[in-house]
Amino acid sequence: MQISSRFTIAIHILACIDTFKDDYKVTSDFLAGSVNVNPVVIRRLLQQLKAAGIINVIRGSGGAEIAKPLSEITMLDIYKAVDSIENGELFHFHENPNKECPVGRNIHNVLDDKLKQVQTAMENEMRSITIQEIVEDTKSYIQKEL
Amino acid sequence: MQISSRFTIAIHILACIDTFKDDYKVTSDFLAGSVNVNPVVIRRLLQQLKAAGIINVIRGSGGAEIAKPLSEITMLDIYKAVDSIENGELFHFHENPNKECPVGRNIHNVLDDKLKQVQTAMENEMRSITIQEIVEDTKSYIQKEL
DNA sequence: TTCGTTGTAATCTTTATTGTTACAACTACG
DNA sequence: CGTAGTTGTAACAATAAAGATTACAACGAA
Repeated sequence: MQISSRFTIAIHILACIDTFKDDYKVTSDFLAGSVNVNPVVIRRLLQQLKAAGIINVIRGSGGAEIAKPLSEITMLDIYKAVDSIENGELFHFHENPNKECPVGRNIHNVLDDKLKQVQTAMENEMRSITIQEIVEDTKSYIQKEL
Repeated sequence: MQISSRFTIAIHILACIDTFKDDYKVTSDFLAGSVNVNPVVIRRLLQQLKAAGIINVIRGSGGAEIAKPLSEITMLDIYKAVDSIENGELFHFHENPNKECPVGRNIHNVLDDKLKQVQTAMENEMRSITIQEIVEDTKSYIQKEL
């Protein structure tokens, strides 16, 4: 299976918040319009991003804003914030290898480290990409349209 | 979501085939016993591994064998053989960003390369781990038990 | 020709994701 | 005040994917 679209939606949300911060009140409805999903889906994501300290959400009057410098928010932060995979494990290990079989009872010993190594390589790459880059790229693509 | 357990099961299968090749006829039932899943699940995986040229499956009399040197089979080969993710894309991109919105119509331009970059980092790490290592580790863990 | 096996279709169950409705709680503002 | 526009969140429906299971034809060796 693939990594949940919550991840790309969350990035989309942050790009919107920054892009439109001066011209619009960026509400869950506004964001839902750009992403093209139900506003409740957006609100749930906003809560997760807020819990991770990435954004502030203004209750009552509405709107969301980014809570810290864009250069200090990485793809990995977002990935973790929105719980893109189950309990932090990228690979779904088959549940009950047979303990009676020599291979079955050792397969975890053999694989766990190697799977972790792969997952870490992926996470390190995510850590190297910041929202700042993403927002800058977005602005430059929008510029090019004019 | 996580990467399908087909991936870890496929590795488990290969470890079994090699470990038991001299002492047992390694059938789908035998493998199903070690992995602890239905034999049909195993047969489907055997077909995928066969299609990728990784194993041969003996029809009629039964059994499976590895088709090429262990050092030439990487985790990435297995990962791709068993279709661990949908149509080769690790990330599920939200389907219909709004083309009326400047961010919505450019989000793919902005993200596609970066997502690919992360996926490639993961795949490169997988390419560096061979079944030979895995089989050797398995044998050494089994040795240690005695 | 019989036996154990593979190859594969069909179907069911389970689980996760995503979508939707509904409504209480909240804040700013007239 | 109280009203309008929001957020926060529960509850539940819809969809989709994974995995389990049953069934059986095709195959090969003895």
